[in-house]
Amino acid sequence: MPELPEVETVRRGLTNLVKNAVINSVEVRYLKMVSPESPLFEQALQGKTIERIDRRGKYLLFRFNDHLTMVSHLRMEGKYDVQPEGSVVTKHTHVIFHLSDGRELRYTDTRKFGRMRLINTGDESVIPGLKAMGPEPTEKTLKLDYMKKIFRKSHRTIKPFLLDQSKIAGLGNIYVDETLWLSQINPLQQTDELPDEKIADLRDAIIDEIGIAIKGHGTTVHSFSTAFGEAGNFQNHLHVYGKQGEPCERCGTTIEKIKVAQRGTHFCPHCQPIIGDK
DNA sequence: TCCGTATCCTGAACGC
DNA sequence: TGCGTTCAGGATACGG
Repeated sequence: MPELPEVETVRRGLTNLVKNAVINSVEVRYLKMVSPESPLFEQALQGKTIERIDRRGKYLLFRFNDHLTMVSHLRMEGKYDVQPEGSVVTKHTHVIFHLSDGRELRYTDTRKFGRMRLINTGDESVIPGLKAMGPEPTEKTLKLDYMKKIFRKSHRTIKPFLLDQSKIAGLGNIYVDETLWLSQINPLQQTDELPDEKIADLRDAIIDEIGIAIKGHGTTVHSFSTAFGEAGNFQNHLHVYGKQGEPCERCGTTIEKIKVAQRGTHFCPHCQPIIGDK
C-alpha cells in the first residue's frame, strides 16, 4: 500500500523512465478510473509531452505541456510500469499510455481504487484532497508550533487524526502505527491530552521514519514494489505493523492488534500507555 | 464546523 | 476439496 515514501520512489523511477516522453494515444480500460469521462481524457492527452512529475502527499502530478496536469492517486495497490509495445497486458491493467518511442506506460491496480484526473496546471485546488493537504513531513515544513496548535485545537483519537491528510501529508496506516510505537504513544490517545514533549517526540519520529523510508525506497507490504527493479526494503525496519502476537522489541510485551476508526492498529499495550483522564 | 462511518473493489485467508 | 464469509484500507460522501 503506497504511502508517501513509496509514492516518492515511484515518482523518481517514473521521472527517469518517461520524462520528455510523448503520448501518442491513451487507452482507458476501466472507465471509472479517469476524469473527465472518456473519450475526453484520451483526447486531451494525445500528443502531449510529460515534462515533469511532481508529488504532493500521496498524489503524483504528471506535468504536460500546454498547462495540463494529470493528478494520479495510487490508493491501495496502484502501480505504474513501462513495457514494450505488444507485451502481455494483465487483467488488472486499466490505463495504457502509448508512447511515441514504442513503449507503453501502464497503470495496474488490482482493487481499482486508484484515480486519475486531468486539470489545468495551477488549478490543483479543484481536487479537494490537494486543496486541504497538510504540510509535508520534513524538518523544514512540519513545524513543532504547528503540530502543537493542531493537537491542542482538536479533540480526536490520535490514530485517525494522523491518517487525516489535511493535518500532515502522506502518513498512512503503516507509518502511523510505526511512529506511534517509536514515540510511545497509544493509538487511542486523545490529541488534546498529549503533552508537548510527546508531540515533539512524535514529530521527530515522523520526520525520521519518512526520511529513512524514502532512502530505503519505501516499504514492501503486500503488493508494493517499485516496478523499476528496486523492491522497497523498509519492511525490514518495521517494529509493530503486522507484528501482532510477537514480543515488543522494547519491553517484550506481546504486540496487540485492535481496530481504531475502522483501521487495523498495532501497538504495545505496555510501553504505549494512554496519557490523560480517558 | 467537526468528527465518525459507510462505501468502493478484489484477492487472500479463514471457517465449515 | 470447495464454497461462502471476512478482512485489508485511502479518500470521500454523507449524516449527526
